[in-house]
Amino acid sequence: MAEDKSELLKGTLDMLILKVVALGPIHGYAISQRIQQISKEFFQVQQGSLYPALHRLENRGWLDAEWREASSGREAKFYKLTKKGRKQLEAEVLNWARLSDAVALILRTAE
Amino acid sequence: MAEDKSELLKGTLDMLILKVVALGPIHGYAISQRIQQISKEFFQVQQGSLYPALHRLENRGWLDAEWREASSGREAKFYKLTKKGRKQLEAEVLNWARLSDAVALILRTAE
DNA sequence: TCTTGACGCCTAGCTGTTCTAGGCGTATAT
DNA sequence: ATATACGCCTAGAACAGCTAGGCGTCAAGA
Repeated sequence: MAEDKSELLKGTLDMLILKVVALGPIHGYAISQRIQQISKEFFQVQQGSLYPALHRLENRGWLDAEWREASSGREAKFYKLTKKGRKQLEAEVLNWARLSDAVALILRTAE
Repeated sequence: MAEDKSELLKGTLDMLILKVVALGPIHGYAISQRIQQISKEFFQVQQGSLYPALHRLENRGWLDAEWREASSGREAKFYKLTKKGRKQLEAEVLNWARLSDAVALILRTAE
């Protein structure tokens, strides 16, 4: 009743997408699979989260998109990181490190 | 221009509050100071985030509130963890561990 | 004296992210 | 024939966090 499987992503989605795209051009559907697979099924990126996020990142100039043929033989929209995207990824990774350090500080606080 | 200092908390606020309250009864204003201090100024909990969160946690039965006199001599609303709150804190800490592990897996992925 | 700032509580309303729940079209397998 | 995987998309709801205000008290300094 309060055991949300919701809000798993907690604002990390952009960073995760940028990271996966940084590994090499990849299309949307595959991005969500890859995130799920690498995270050992912890993250399950819903399509209703994925596609708006991709459009967001593209609009901000962090991703470039191009229609190409996927390995399946079908057309798919491949994304790759822009220079700005690479910088953004670095910034987000740094910020994540600081955030999780700060959280750890608080969680470690014994009375 | 995109260097948000916003959204620092990324859904961790509830957990941080529960943790700080778990250290002992404490009033709202002091909670935000304590979080800021322990996190070495990383987290700055705005009052517009803090108080709604406290009411949320109280409504969910995770916190109990009581007006008492603060060390300053003024009346303040002191919060303490309920049993449910303690369970919730445990669950959130566990989930945070899983989440940050999953993020780490993805960030560590070299090509 | 007056004003500023810290203390301590609160809310309304905006924005942004994520989810649910739907839609579309193609191909393959049952 | 039908389901399932692939692959894209959106609208709308829910919710968290922020900005920007408000209220009242008290101490310190101009």
